Amino acid sequence: MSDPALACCTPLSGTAMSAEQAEQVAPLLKALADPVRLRLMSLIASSASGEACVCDLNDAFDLTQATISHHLKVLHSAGLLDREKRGVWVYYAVRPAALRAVAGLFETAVPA
Amino acid sequence: MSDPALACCTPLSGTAMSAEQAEQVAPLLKALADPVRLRLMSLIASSASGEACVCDLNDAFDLTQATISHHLKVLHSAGLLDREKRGVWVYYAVRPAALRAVAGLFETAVPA
DNA sequence: GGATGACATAGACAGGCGTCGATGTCTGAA
DNA sequence: TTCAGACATCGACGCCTGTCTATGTCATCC
Repeated sequence: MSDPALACCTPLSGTAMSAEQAEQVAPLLKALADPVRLRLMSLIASSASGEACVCDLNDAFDLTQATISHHLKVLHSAGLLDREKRGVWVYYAVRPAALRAVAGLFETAVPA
Repeated sequence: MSDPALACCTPLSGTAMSAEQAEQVAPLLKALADPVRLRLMSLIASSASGEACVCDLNDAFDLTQATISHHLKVLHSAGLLDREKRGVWVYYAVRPAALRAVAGLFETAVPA
């Protein structure tokens, strides 16, 4: 798979989604469907600079550094996070396109 | 838990979500994070009457009736589907409030 | 009452997932 | 060169999940 985050924008309502579309979007939801990963995404997305250092993320949880690293890898592999190494530190940033793909599932399904 | 679908509306960006909020929303995403369940939701949401009979849903998949029943139970337990028995048939309908809770995660995160 | 059909439940199996401790890799400083 | 720190990877463990077959429950029709 090249870029999972390219799955896009077939809302739940309207016309039924195809099996292929479901197979594309499900991994994104699966990556988000964990409390720790949700908080990781939230922490990164809500940081002032739009990115966060792994060292800071580790401190926010009562989990091993290996576990946090694993969750970040899952989010990165799903295409939800960008990874950039700067010196000794590694910074993760959310990929808006990926979030938009997931949001597309619900937008017309839930008219305000 | 009484009603999982009551978890609501803390977007990913903005301020970081609490551990409790993450624990509330994650089960909703986990219920949706499966290709079969995504298609089930889509089929039900996109049907003209807003609901669907299990007999029709079974035909849309190459899976056992027991497996479809299992997936419907997962979605129902998560609060994403309403269940109503009418005579011999059982109809499922999407709960807009539950979908709205999930959509709230992404709305401000993705300004149009 | 008995048969049939729609749906749920139970039990079993393989595979995936979250977590950990231990170890590896790379960078910057002494 | 050596050391220390930041992060990733490995291997292992228990648990959860998706699927199946078999069986149960309930409503309808004869």
